[in-house]
Amino acid sequence: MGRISLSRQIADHLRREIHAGRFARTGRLPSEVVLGRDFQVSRGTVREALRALEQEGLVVRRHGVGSFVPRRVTAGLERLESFTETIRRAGGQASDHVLEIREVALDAAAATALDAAVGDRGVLVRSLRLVNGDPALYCEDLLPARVASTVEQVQQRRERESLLDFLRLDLRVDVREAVLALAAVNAPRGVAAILRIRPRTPLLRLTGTAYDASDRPVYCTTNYVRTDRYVFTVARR
Amino acid sequence: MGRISLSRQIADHLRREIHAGRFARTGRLPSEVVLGRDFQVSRGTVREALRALEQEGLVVRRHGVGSFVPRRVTAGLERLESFTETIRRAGGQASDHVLEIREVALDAAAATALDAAVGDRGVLVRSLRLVNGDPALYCEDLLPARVASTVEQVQQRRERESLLDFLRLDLRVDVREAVLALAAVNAPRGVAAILRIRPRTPLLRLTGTAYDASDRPVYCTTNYVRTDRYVFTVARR
DNA sequence: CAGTGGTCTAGACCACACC
DNA sequence: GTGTGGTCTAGACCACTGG
Repeated sequence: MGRISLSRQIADHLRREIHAGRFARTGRLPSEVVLGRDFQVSRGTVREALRALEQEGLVVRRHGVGSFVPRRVTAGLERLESFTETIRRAGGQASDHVLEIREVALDAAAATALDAAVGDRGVLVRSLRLVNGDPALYCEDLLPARVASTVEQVQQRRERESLLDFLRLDLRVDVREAVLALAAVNAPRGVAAILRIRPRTPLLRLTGTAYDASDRPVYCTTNYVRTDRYVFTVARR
Repeated sequence: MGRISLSRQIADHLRREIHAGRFARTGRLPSEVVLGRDFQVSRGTVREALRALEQEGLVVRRHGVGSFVPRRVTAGLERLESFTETIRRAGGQASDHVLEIREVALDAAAATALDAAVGDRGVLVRSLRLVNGDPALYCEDLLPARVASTVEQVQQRRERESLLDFLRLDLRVDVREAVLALAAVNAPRGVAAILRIRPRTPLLRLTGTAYDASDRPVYCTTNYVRTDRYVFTVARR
């Protein structure tokens, strides 16, 4: 089962060292040959590890020069991780609160997004995220019956910091990709109350669907973000 | 100089085939071994090509199963390409119009973003993008003197479809990464007029900076998007 | 079971940046 | 020139999926 590849182990090791500030002074990592010698692996394996770190944005490689820890580590919306994680990575203090879990019937939009039929059952999770103690993001996640058929099954979500954690740890469902659409909207009345703002204040709305390895929809989501409280970024590469 | 690697040639070849619908029926690509035989290269080289395509979101690989063209090809804001390209990729008809090119002095925000001093000279490019014939995005790009010191140098931008094209083709500057911050704002008066909306209509504002391979800022940008006209997406992986 | 992608090796040569 | 990362090879074994 869970054997961890050499390259993964090396990447994990380097990631810890980077976070511990091991290369902070010059930002320079040892050369691939040296790393291979140190870890007693072939150069290809070292390169695989560096590739992973590069993709995370934790390392940049420069041909003929070396591998470096960039001064500015960026990780934003393009990373498939919980908003709580993203916010913390950016240096914010974040917490997650589930407001409600209930069964619903899928409307047309949800049915389309989830590859299901209108009227099919689903479980809705409404949650609120605080950034530095203030309401910053209101979220509605909708799970189709194929993923979770009863409200009881989803109660464990309350113990987790995000739907992604709940899916991975409790339901053993791995999300491979999610696609979000960005819109600027005036705050709907109910959302405004939850986020403690006046109605019609502009909010960033993120709507989308998450998919598993087989490209089946796992959940769809709608998020309203107070961009005066927290600013999401997107790294383009 | 511009030698093209085998893996790159193979990736380009497969990309063309994919776009031509070559694998459309089943979505399945030949196995790595078969591709290696067909192209007369080692399996590692094939894998390098597939890795590139996977990163573009054009191919997904499933352990023990095969490589496939996903039914839903997503490419959004996370891709470093011009908005014109992104919009066209999503099936929209897009065009680009430069409104003005002029010299300016950097204010504090721009100076910080561009790693320059307040009051340093820069060249501002104001442009408008139409989607399906309607104004959808207003953009202000600001180049520091290090990249372009005179307005004349930037005139060629008018002949290109995007600042990114102009930089790459005319100034030979390659952008490696850009980071955008997302905000929902009420349309400022001037922007509202350009985008033909009432002031205080909510707009998506994208602000950020682009960097070259050495992590030097190449330009900073502010964009206002009518999300009723065009909806950007972000793929999270 | 057969076939697929995932990992790993050891070695070679090339392209690039910097001194 | 020296040292770096980039590409490529040929071969091996492992892990996963599906019939």
